[in-house]
Amino acid sequence: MNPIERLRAQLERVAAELGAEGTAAQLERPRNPEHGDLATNLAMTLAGRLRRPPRLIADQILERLSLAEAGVAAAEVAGAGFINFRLAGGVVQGQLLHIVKADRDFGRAAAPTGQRWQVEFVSANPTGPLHVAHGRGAALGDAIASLLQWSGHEVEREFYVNDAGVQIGKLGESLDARWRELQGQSASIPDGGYHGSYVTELARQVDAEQHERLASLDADARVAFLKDWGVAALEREQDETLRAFGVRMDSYYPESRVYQEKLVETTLQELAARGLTYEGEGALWLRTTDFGDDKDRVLVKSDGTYTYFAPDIAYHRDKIGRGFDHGIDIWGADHHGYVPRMKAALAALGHPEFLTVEIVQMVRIVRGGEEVKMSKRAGDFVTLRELFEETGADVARYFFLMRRGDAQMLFDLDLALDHSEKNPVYKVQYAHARLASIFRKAGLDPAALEAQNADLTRLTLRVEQDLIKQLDRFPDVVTRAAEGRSPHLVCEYLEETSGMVNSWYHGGNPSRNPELAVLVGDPALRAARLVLARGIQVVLRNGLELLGLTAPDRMEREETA
RNA sequence: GCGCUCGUAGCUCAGUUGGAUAGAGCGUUGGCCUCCGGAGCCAAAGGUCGCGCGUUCGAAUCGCGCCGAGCGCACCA
Repeated sequence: MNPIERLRAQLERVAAELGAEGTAAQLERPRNPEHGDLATNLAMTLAGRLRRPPRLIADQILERLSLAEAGVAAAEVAGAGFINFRLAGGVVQGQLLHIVKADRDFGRAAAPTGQRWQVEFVSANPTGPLHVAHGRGAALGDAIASLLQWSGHEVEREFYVNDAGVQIGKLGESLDARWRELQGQSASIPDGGYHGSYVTELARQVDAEQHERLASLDADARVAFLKDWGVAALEREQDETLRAFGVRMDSYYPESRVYQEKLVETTLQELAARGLTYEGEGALWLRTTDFGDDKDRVLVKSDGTYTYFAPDIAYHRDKIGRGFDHGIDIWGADHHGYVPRMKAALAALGHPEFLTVEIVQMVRIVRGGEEVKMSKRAGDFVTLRELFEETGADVARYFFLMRRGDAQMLFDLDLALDHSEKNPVYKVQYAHARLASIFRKAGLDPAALEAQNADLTRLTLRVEQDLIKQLDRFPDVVTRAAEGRSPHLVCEYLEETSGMVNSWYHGGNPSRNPELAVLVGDPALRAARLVLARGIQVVLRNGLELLGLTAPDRMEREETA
């Protein structure tokens, strides 16, 4: 049990003694250091219930606390009724030992929750390469999945492949048109078809590999063949892009499976059995308005075919059937209007709480103050791959993650390509690499450090203690980020921590302040500071890896002219 | 017209679920430094939290109404 938990337990006991049973005491780390290490607003929240002024209640709470037992050196009532606590010497340093020993588990939930979660993301149609917005969804979905794992849930990452339906047909026809052009015939891309240059490129490839076969097929068979070939090629391309981007899916679920396994039929039967569908104007409707939607939605069109909605419900129903307790979908902003009906459909099936949809907003890329358009002009980015091949996967991922997903973002390409510490990614990675460099200089393996032999009470400097307190916040940040599906909180934390680390590090510049360097002459102090260096490394590495980035031991030096 | 998201420093954005004097990075200005690893360090200036009303001990945060930006409102996918 850490100091926070001990103190919280005491506060809740005292609240009960004062007549407010079942109160959850909030303990926070004040931004302002003058407010101590920990603070609670308990007295203010009890004021209404106990019908006494907050400051009086605060005094009464203080009288009943066993401060020494909780590792608190001093406490005082402040402001409108806050109680501020200052931790005893040695308590803070003790947390450092815990961090180093926990190592890769520091920040991770102590025990599994037993819950199975599924995160569905990217889910691009196999009709073209992944573009930049998919990248943001990929980075976000992957990081959210990791956060849930760190919170103790069992998590599966899934990509839903729309390999059936109209779009795919258009791909086949577009590919066929380009292929015929290659044969010297006149042909044109159909309405709603794909005009991208990648289609021409694919036509060239398939012609090189399968020319005779294509020439021998009649028109319908050829389009069908090109469709299958094109889908397979684009799926492979998307998969390779994601891998290069550092995203590994656990499962690819093809829409065609929904049809093969007759899932739409069984889903419609269940909805009908629940009395939630009706016929009207020649179509079959679902009463989504019973579950909060604006209007009822069509499941089967008057021409007898399914809307997109029907197989999508069937797919989500299947997720529940596969035993997941909770599903998170990462959708692009252009689909946000679709959320109420999907939730309504699942509510109609008896699972109103299953689905959470996270909306990923648009990304605009800016270079030299000018927006880079998503057109095919020279030098502009069209695909995700082009973007991260220029910036590096770590940088692109971090940039996508450092802003809230549900707000539009500007991707500053100049900043992304900057290799100094102005670039937040390098700021964090440099901090990690510097510490590795210290261990190299000392000739030590940081992972083999015997932290328990060091006298950590030697870490008496303000910066050192502030750093330890900062490191100790990490698990809290992870929990908060997981609850809010907000990886950007981890980014902010890492940048803030790295700022402190870099400042601490530079403060110990041997040419100026050798007594502040990690590798000082005093062996005991040196040993203690090495433990701190190790603790920092553990936290930065855990944070970076949680976000899907690497934690390098050395940065590549750029050969600049 | 209706719905969703958003509006915070010159710019890009946070804001611990309603807490104390609203923060960070970049940019700007001033001063150091050339290193246990860099274009680094320290400091300063910079705010009507879009506007108004309300809720309460307390509002950037919650509610209502305006103003503005983006997206969405199919028997398309």
